[in-house]
Amino acid sequence: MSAKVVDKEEKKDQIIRAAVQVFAKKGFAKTTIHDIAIAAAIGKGTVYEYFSNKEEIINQSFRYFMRAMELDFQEILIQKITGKEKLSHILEGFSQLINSETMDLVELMLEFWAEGIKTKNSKGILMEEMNKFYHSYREILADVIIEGMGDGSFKKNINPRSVASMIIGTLDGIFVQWILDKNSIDYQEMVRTVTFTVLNGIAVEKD
Amino acid sequence: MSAKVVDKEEKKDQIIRAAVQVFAKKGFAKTTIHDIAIAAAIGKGTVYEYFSNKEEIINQSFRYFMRAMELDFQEILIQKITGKEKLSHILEGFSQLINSETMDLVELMLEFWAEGIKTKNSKGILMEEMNKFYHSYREILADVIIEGMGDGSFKKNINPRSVASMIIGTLDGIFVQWILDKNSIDYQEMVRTVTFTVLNGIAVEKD
Amino acid sequence: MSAKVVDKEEKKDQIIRAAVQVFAKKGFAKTTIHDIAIAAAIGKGTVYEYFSNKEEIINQSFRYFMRAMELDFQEILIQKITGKEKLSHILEGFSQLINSETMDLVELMLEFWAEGIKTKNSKGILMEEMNKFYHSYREILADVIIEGMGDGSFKKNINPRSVASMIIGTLDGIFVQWILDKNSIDYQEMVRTVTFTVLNGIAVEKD
Amino acid sequence: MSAKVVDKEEKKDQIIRAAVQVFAKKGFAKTTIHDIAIAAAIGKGTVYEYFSNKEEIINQSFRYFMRAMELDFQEILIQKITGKEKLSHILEGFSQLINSETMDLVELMLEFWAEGIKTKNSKGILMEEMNKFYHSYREILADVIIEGMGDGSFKKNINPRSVASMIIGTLDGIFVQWILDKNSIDYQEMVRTVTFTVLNGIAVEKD
DNA sequence: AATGAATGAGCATTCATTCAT
DNA sequence: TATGAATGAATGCTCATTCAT
Repeated sequence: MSAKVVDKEEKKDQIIRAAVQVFAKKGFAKTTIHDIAIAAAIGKGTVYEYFSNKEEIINQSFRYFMRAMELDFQEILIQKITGKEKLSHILEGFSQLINSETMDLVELMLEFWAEGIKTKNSKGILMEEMNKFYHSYREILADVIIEGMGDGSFKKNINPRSVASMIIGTLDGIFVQWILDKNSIDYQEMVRTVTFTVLNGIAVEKD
Repeated sequence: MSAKVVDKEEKKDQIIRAAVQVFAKKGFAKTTIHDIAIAAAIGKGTVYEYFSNKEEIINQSFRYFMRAMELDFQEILIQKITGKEKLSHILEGFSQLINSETMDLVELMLEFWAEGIKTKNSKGILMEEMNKFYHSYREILADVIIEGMGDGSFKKNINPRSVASMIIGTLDGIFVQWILDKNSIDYQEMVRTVTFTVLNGIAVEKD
Repeated sequence: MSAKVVDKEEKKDQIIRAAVQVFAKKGFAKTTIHDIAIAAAIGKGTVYEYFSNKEEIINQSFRYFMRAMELDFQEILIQKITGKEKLSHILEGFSQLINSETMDLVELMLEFWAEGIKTKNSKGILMEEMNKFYHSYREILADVIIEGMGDGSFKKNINPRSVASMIIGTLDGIFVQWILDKNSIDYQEMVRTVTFTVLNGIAVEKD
Repeated sequence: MSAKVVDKEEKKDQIIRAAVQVFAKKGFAKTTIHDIAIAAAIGKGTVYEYFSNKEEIINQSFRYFMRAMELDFQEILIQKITGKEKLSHILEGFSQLINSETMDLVELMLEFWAEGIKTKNSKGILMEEMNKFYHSYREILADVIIEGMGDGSFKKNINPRSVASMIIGTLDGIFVQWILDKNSIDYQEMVRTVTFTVLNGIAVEKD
């Protein structure tokens, strides 16, 4: 019996993975259940054995997206280095998002944003999840910044939460610009600029 | 000899304004021509007297959006102040976007992004327009930064284009966060943080 | 006042001429009132000043078509030659339909046929007109055949009406084949074959 | 494991049969998919499970039409009789088209003609099919005529292809006249007249 | 459990017709 | 009288969802 449960979960995942691929390429609105079924190599009707409707697939896709996007900073966080160095390492981590096999996934982000906004007035499970996602990143960054403020590597007169938000926003923003116009934007160079500017901007001037 | 006289351009604008409202609320995909017609208080068929299809409405909406978003920095740019001060003033300008009557419009931005990305491989008039839009902002900011580098207010070892891109990305990014979660984000405070951090980040350290 | 009436008629004709051109090219169903208005170089609304609806334009177009198609056999008919010779001359006349400026018009014929059939169960003004048209040709041909039977050039054991019908049908039929596949069919050669065969078929064998 | 089982081909045929009925009554342009669905006693969407669009239904209808119209002359062709007798038998065969249950179908012919003409400049699968259809009949008749020329029953100075075309055109033409005005035209009598005239027209005069 | 055939609500778009100017 | 702006009914087509097998 429990074996069956595992099967079900595994198959759900399989469908989600397929869905995510299609969503990334065509967007939510233009993705049909049929597309997903094809991608998952199952029957159209079978999709409905695992998800009650399209919206649920979208919602669950975000969970999957989150898991895949989840950068593991644990290693960095536990190191015995200054907050500034930690932040620097974390930012470097982001620059790797682009070339990984998650490339498809990241194009989904905008979809989630747009979808999230449009459903923000409804029950909005999606919104809640998204906010949780951003929130956790903000917290990690804020903690690192606070740590840096504590160890003297960052200015004391900054609001760590705001700076954390800013950093995340910046990364999102340049990411979008890069997607929109890959020719004009060199993502790696941009991340470097961000790292340089932000660290400089909040670091205590060493003289 | 002549039929009903209307200011075609004015009416087009009226429809666009209506469309923009609906697009902002429901997204492109879920907005029907009927919705737009209702919002514009005209018949469904009338919409097609002014636009040949939905896509054209979307494209023209972006033009409208651009015009509305177009911040007039002329005044700032011609002032006899340092590049750093100019940049500071420009950033302040952005913080006003939120409270204006263009509020609806800005929620459109994500839609444009998402739409732009999905059509990025086609001929995509929209993409072209969007890139033009971003490009012009980047240029303005880059010029100001170059000016600042010249007048000694900014570091010499920065890439003005990259910094300009970063600033725009940052503003976009925090804007999205704010839209997604107005409770957690204080936009004005965020802009202040950005201004502070970025200016500090690229400014020559005064001692 | 009567001048005005003439004007009205003239303008009606102008519209019909325009309509006929468009009908020939696009068929009734795919021709819009707008098309006709453009072709007639007038406003769309103006069309309705002269015709109460599209159907009426179609009906009146047939009248125009008839007039244009009306081959004047008077000259042939009054000649002092045998019925066989008359029929021969008449058939020659048909072979000229193709190269004349009425070419456009003849492509209309099928449209009228199809339209006639579809409306044959309704009041069908069109059908009535079409039958009148065919009837008159049949009568002319039948008269000539009867004349030929009288003057000894045609067999006595033929039904002149049936032969007349057959001739008209034959000309229609090869005409359609020619339109459908101009490469495979040589219209002039076909008319010659028809003339040869039919005349031979009903002529008294001279030995 | 498997879903509802249907004979896709059979159902396609069922839809085509329904479509043909409606097309015959209303013409292509005025027939809606809804009409066809009703006639086939299925849902509108189901039609699209079997045909990708209206045009395809029209095209496939022609195939169906052809199959139904296909007169089997094999039996006649292999008989050991003169070409003249064969041709005579073939022509008799045509006179039976009218009273069969294919009556509906034949009213379609004009539709196909008109449609074929209007699409004659496009790639037009329909045109191709139609030409193939006519071509095959022309070939059969031409062969019989050639045979007749060989066995001395037909004149040597005729062009068998032209005569074949003429015969087909004649049958088509009288057929249209009959459809247009069933009261004035006696189809059987017409076919008899055609048979008589044509055979006489091309036969070697026996003395 | 898995499937895909069936379905109709829904949408973009067209166009004949009306009517204010 | 002439016009074309306005309109909504009508239509081809899509697709999420249901359900018989």
